[in-house]
Amino acid sequence: MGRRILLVEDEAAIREMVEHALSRAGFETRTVADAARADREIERSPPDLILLDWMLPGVSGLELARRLRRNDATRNIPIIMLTAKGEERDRLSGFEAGADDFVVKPFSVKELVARIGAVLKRTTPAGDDRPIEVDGLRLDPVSHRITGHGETIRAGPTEFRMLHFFMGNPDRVFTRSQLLDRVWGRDVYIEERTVDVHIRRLRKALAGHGFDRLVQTVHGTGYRFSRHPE
Amino acid sequence: MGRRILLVEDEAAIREMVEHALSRAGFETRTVADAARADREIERSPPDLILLDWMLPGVSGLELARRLRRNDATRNIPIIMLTAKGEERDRLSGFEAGADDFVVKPFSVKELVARIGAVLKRTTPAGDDRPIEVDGLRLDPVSHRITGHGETIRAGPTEFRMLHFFMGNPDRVFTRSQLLDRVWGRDVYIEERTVDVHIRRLRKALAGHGFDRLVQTVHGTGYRFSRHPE
DNA sequence: CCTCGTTGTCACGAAAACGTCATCCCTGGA
DNA sequence: TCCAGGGATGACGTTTTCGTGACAACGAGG
Repeated sequence: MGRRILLVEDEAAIREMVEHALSRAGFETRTVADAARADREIERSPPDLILLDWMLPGVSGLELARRLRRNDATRNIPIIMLTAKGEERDRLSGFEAGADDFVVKPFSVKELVARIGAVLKRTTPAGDDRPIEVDGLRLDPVSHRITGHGETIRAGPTEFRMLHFFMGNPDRVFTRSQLLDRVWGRDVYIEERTVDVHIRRLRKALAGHGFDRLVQTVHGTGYRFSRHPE
Repeated sequence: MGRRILLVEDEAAIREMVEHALSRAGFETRTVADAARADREIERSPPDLILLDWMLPGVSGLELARRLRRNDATRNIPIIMLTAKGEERDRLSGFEAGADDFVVKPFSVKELVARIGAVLKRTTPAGDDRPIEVDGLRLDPVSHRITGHGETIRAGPTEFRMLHFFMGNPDRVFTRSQLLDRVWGRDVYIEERTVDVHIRRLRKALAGHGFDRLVQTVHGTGYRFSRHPE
C-alpha cells in the first residue's frame, strides 16, 4: 500500500491528470518536469516506480532510462514509459533501454493504474513484506510483530514503521527531516524534535533485549540503524 | 545553512509576517514589493528560493516567474507562489510558468516553512556520496562513518567534514583560510588558529590506528592530506 | 460516558561539540 | 647555537544538540 511513484513529465496538463488519478488510486506521487530534477528527486528519495515521458526537454526519457539502468542504486526501480502515438514504433529501443512497460498516449486512467499495478506486482519480489532479521532482532511485516530471540517486543505503530524503515535501510544516516518524509509520509508538518521522542520510544522498546544499541545517534546529523557498534 | 530567500509581495502586512517567520526559522530574507525591484535584487544577489505573490502591481507574479524561467541565470532558482483563495484554480498555469509549489493564503507559518524546506530539499543537488578509502582508512558519507581497517573511528561533525574534504582533495596544501571556507562555510568569521585545534582533534581521532600521519603540516603554509610520508 | 494507548509538543538537564586563549614546543634560518 | 615565528596542546567557558520525563489532545473501544 501507498507505493511511491515518480512522474517525469513536462506537459502540465498530463501531470495534473496523472497525479490526480494516482492519488485516487492510493499512490503517493511526486512530479518533476525534466531529467535533471528527476535525478535529484530519485537520489533524495527513490520511488517504487517511475513513470517516464518519452519526450522530455533536454535529456530525453529514453536516455534517462538508460542512465538509471546503469546505476546500481536505481537499476531495479521499474520504469513505465509514456509515449505518444507516433512513437510506439520505437518500443524496441525502449525495452532495450530498460523500460518495463509502455503506455501510449492518450491513455485511460484505468489502463494506467492497471499497468502500474501489474508492473509493481511482477517486479516487487514477493512484496515488501518479507521479514527482516538483524542479529537476533526480527521484524515480520506480515504478522506485524517484532521479536528479540523469539520473545515478543511490543512497540507502537510509529515505532514499528520506523524500525521497519531502519531495518530496510541499514548503515545509513537519516536526518530528522528524511525520517519524517519516509516514516511519517510526505507533506506532514511535524516538529523535527518529535523524531527524537520516537527514537527514544523505539529504544526503550528494544532496550529489554539489548537491541537499543542498534539505533545510533549521529551527532549533528541524525540517526542510523547499524549492527556495527559505534 | 542559512539559505537566502527573496520575498516578492506588495501587501505590507503579509511582508512583515513572513519576514518574521522566516527569520525565526533561520533563513535570510530580503523583501521587495514589485517585479522590477525583484529583477534588480535577483541580479544583485541571487537567492536560494523565491516566494512570489501571484498578484503584483505592474508585472504579475506569473509573468515574473515565466521570465525567470527563461533566463539561464535564474532558471533553476526554485519558486513558491503565494496565491489567494480564489486563484487556486489557476495552479495549472502556475506550474506551467515554472513554479515549484504553491501556498494558499491564508497560510500558517508552519506550513510555509515546511513547504520551503521541502522545495529546497528536492531542488538542492545532492552531494557526492561515494565512500572514499585511503590505505585502510575509509570514510563513508552514506553511513556517516569513519573506519580504520574495519574498526569504527569516532570524530566530531567538524572533524568529519574536514576529513571528508581532505580525502576528496588529497595531496594538496590548503591554507587555514581555505579550510575555513571549504569546511566551515563561506561567510563565517572564525579565528584561523581554530583550524589548528580541529586538526589536532582530527589527528587524535585518527591516531589510534596510526592514520594521523596522513594529516600533514606544511610549515608556513597550512595542511595537507597525503598517503605519501613527508 | 470513561479508559486506555498513542501521538506531538514542550521544558529542562545532560552531553557533546565549539571556538578561544595561554603556554609550551618545534622548525628553520641566521 | 640561538632566535623568532609558527605550530601543537591542554584547558576553559560557551553554545549547540540530544535525551528524557511530563502533559494535553485525540480516537478507538469498551
